[in-house]
Amino acid sequence: MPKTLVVLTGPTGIGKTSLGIKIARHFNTEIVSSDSRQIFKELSIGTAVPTKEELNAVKHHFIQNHSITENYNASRYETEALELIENLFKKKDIILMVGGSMLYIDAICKGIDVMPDADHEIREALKKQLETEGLESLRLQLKKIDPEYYRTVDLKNPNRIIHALEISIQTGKPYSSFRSNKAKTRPFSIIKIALNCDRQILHNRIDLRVDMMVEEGLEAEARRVYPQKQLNALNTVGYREWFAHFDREITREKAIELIKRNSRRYARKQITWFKKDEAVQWFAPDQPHEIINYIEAQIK
RNA sequence: GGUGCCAUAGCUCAGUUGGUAGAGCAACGGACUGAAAAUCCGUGUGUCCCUGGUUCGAUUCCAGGUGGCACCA
Repeated sequence: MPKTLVVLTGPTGIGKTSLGIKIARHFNTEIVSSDSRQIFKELSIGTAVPTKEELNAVKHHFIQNHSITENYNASRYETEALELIENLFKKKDIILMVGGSMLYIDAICKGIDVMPDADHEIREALKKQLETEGLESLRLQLKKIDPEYYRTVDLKNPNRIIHALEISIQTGKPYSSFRSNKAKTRPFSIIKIALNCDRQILHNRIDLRVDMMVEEGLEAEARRVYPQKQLNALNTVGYREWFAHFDREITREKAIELIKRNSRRYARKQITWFKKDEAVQWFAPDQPHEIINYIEAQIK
């Protein structure tokens, strides 16, 4: 029997979690989360981790199994999730991946080029350089060290330039030499399914969900991690807005409004990303039977 | 019922001494290989309330209507 990874994705708030459970139960399998924020054990309300009931209904992996203090990234996810998936395939023919983190999904489906983790000190030094000397100085440095990448990189995006520089400086080899531009092949086949619905309905769902999170105590959850607000894991919709409120930059009402707006924008960004992927088959969130039929037809 | 003010983008509003319009916010489109819920780029989306009148030309001026607000009854 061929092994198949079914990827269920879509914008935030569309209903991936509950639909994923239906599908996983139908195929009597387990769920591997591909959500870059639900992996953190310190976060639960703001990341909308599955409820206890949902976790009991189907075995989930990669839910709250890391700490915000780790420097987690897509490459580590590739390594860890892939190993897990290989193991699960020993007892299952179908595995369901559920989540909306675009790059994490790509890391599993296509892979990320092998290169070292960024050195913390080098990154901090480059950040400081950006602050004091400006983006132009980083650009010039990149132009010298890695003219090839300089030609293709978004020269207005500091994160991209810093990353290329930190890898180049650290390894002594240009960043572009690590970029193969080739997708890795996987020893299993992949079916990609994405959910979407009318934009207005999605926005309403997002607004409603944010209100529910606030009712469930999102502010207190954010307060608990506030002392660690500089961590990358907390540069996240649903938390950064509270930090701004705690710092007296915005009102509580404004924070809630911004969480809604930023969630909407995140959803749009996700849709843009998945639209580009021709392997993705789109469904509405109320089509579990159609989705199951589609998966079964694909497997045959 | 009377008088006055207002009516322009999804919202709040600016503006055109008459040549079909622009800000903020919201929204929308896009990029993406180790920070990705990150980071970055781009885009006004409009029966200027309706109907007549004046005019070469009206969103702008005039009249009436409709709706909203305020005050007086």
